[in-house]
Amino acid sequence: MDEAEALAGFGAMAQETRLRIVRLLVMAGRDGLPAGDISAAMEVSPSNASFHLKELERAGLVVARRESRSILYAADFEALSGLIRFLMEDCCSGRPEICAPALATAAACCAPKSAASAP
Amino acid sequence: MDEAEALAGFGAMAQETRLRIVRLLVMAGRDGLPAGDISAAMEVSPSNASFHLKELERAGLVVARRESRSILYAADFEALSGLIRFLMEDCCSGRPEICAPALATAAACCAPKSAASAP
DNA sequence: TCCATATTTCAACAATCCTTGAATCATTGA
DNA sequence: TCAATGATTCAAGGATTGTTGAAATATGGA
Repeated sequence: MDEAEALAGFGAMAQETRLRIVRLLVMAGRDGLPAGDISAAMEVSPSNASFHLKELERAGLVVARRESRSILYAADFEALSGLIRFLMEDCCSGRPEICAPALATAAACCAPKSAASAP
Repeated sequence: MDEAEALAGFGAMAQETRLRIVRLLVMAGRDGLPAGDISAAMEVSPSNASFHLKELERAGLVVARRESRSILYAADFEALSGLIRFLMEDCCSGRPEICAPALATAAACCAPKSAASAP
């Protein structure tokens, strides 16, 4: 993840509807959701949802695929992960006080698969 | 960190000059840097730097203090940390595959267990 | 084929954001 | 007090972004 990608990523997350769409899609998992369901859940017009979904796609945060009549959008988990990593690598820069608290959050929400080192 | 703060934070980071200022200030540490030095380092006019610094301040990512004739800007490490945490809590939502890689990054740059004392 | 469904595209307009340079404010030292 | 320094504010303009509704495209079934 280079600076340009990170800028696009932050820009995509800096809009209420889009931030909420990302959250919805993360919860929806790898299968994603049809554009219509997203538009309904966000309570915005299909055309507005389409605009923001395209923006998220352009930023590389979601991917689209057609399935019959629907177009399914799914979060790109790698890209989201990359965005977090960019923020950490960049902002850490020898300053553990920034990402140490984030580490605690991660530990609380993600159970490390391999080494279950619970406190 | 609520949604509104996160939106402001992402918005602030979604601009090249501001993203670079944040990086510079993180590296500069808690003492921060005078506006003039920042403007010179970014190679933008003092007025332009001032505009972006104010934007970063409004988003809560940096803090300003006057010291003699200079105004020193410093990164707000807690806010940056909060932004990472928001991204993780929000985007993790039961999906370790997102923040597990980020955990690895953090582990590489921050001492995992000991919450770090400044060198 | 024709129709209904699911979604996107487009143009027009509104709103917001960025840049620029001139004017202004605050602080210090002579 | 005056001049110099460091920084901010402001207005104007251009550029980008978001919203809307109507029209267009793609798909599947009768």
